[in-house]
Amino acid sequence: MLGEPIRDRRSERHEGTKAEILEVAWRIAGTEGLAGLTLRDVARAVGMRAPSLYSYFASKHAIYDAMFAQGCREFLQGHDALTFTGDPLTDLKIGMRYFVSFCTDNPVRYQLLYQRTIPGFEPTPETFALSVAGLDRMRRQLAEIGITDEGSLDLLTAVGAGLTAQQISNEPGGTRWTRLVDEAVEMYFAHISERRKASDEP
Amino acid sequence: MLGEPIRDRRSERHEGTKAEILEVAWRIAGTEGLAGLTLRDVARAVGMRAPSLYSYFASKHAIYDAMFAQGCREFLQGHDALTFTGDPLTDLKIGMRYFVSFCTDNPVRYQLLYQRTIPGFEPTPETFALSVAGLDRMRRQLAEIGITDEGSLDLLTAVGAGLTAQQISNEPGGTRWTRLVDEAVEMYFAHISERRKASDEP
DNA sequence: GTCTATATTTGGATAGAC
DNA sequence: GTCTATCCAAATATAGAC
Repeated sequence: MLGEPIRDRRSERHEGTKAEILEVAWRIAGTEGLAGLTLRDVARAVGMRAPSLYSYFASKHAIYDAMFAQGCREFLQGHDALTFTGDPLTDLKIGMRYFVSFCTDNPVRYQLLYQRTIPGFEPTPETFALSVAGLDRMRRQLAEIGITDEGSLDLLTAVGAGLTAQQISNEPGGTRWTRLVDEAVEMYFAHISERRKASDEP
Repeated sequence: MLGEPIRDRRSERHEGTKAEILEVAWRIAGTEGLAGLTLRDVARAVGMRAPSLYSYFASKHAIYDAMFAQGCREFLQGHDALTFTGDPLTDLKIGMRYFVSFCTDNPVRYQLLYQRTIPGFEPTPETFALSVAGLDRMRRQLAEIGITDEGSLDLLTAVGAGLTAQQISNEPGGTRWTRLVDEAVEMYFAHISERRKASDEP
């Protein structure tokens, strides 16, 4: 029956070109800004004219969507690669370091995934599901540590978002805020530990 | 000598129209987004055609610049109106509540002043000086409380920025994060107090 | 000061030849 | 699949009449 799926060289090359287009799109968005991305620029950088891109993506938004999905997958893969210790404080640091690094390593990706700043762009439902999966992963990990109430989760995400936002907007590429991650997590951990003790005792 | 400066009705009306244009610009930016502001829309809303705006502002960037300056002045005026108590923790809460409210009350103003998101827009030097004055005001107030080292300042601004960013991007108009301000300040205050004690004792 | 008319640029998208 | 040619729309800005 020759069950081996026969490699389709044509569609393989097609996928390769799509990947190349996305690569270029990331690079241009990094220099010109996410909103400054134009099909002309992308096409020129891959050695095409703008209309040819439509053989690979149905629209400019489709390119944004593919970038969004790629960013989500990168987050999930990186998170899978983490190894946790079982110690709550340590694991909290590991998780927070990962999130802040993930964001500051690629500000454009951060902007695309976590700020909704492209006018008129909404990820497709399938892509959005990937995004939800990422948030869910984080939430589940925090639940293992014992953080489940909304207020505590929100305070933690605020701390992470704040370090990230300050680093990106005030000193992109630097470490002035990222180096505070461990200290910030200790501060947070002491706070919720204290609160638990207080509500247990009386 | 008739030293009284004679009122110039013409330039008074001119200033009035400029103010009206700015008012409309804020409103449109609020609905269409800061980058979605167009001269056509602004002109129509004040009952003019687009070219007529050039009698009041030299360019679109000049309008952004005037909005930026106005936002800075609002921050300074609001800060002047605060009354502090002399108690460090209380005053820290007052300052933080003010900053977070100032930002979340008007997300567009926040975006214009604290995120650099308009492609190609830079405030003029005079306007930028107003912005620096605002940051300086905050820094001086924190110095009175005894917070002067860079790391502590940065951690505090990260907490404020994080609560603000989360509130604006995840629940604009709500209070899910702003209501955590006092708790966050307590957490921060306990942290730096603890650290001071630790570095004093040994 | 305000208008109409227009220049200019830019960028997404489509038609149709090859 | 890629190209040229073109369309269409939006938006800033200027010229010059009134």
